[in-house]
Amino acid sequence: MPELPEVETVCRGLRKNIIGKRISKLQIRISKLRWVIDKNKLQQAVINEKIISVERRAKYILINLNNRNTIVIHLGMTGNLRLKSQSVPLEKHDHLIFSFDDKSEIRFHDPRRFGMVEAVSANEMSNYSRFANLGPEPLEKSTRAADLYKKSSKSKKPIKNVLMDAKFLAGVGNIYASEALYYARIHPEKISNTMTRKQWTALLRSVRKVLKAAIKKGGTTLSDFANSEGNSGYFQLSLAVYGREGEKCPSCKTKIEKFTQSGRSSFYCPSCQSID
DNA sequence: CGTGCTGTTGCTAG
DNA sequence: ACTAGCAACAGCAC
Repeated sequence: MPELPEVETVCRGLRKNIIGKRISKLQIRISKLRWVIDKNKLQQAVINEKIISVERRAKYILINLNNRNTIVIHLGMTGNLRLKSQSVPLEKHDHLIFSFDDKSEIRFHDPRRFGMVEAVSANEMSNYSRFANLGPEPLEKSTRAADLYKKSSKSKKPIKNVLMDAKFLAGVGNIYASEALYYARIHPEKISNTMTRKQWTALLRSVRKVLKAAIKKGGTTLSDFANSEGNSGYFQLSLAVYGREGEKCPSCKTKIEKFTQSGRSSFYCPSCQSID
């Protein structure tokens, strides 16, 4: 269940567990994911290479190798990476297996196959199309509310759509968009050009607050990464409005409402969140 | 048993 | 510039 905090949690787990290891084997059982994997290219890019570092950009995982190639992974809706011993039997939907010298391996597991795995060379990375139009990272200090205010001041789109637009701000998905708007007391359908500077300050602060809180929760399961059974929905307990249609608003006890917005579910408190 | 609906992402067609 | 549709599967209500 990957949104930015889950992806960040996976990255931290990878850093802790696979940096310095050498990829001895790559098994590709299913290559038709979101995009068809170029098997030869991926094999050649990673075999016998050492893992140097792991980074995150938006919801992409970047595994940097000794030969300056990067394995770019996106988990889509249902993807995850599990570190297991080679002796543990494979499961259904384990599509790629990166094996290491020490008999451990990383398994890319993705029932819906909306994820992607791709090898990108250092040269290709300099103008990699998937990153070319990505907006700023919400957790970076250099990302400022004043800039977001300015950038959205002419948009007639609902604020939630803008918040989720990766070329506006990277990595805010459906769940955390609802959550952040709730904490900022802004209605998801509020038209972006009616946002004040002050509201943008509150909104960016809320985005950071919910993302950081979720990452912190992910941190508690980090030690389990090595024998991860997959997702456990650890953050769901802390959600204020998402998935809580009909429940009481934690603040004012009004019933939380759900509606469909651009094909996605939005949850909000009709009393706390203002459209003006 | 089936049938229909929903879902965390992101690209693309229109 | 915007949105509906879609990729492939699991889980759930009925």
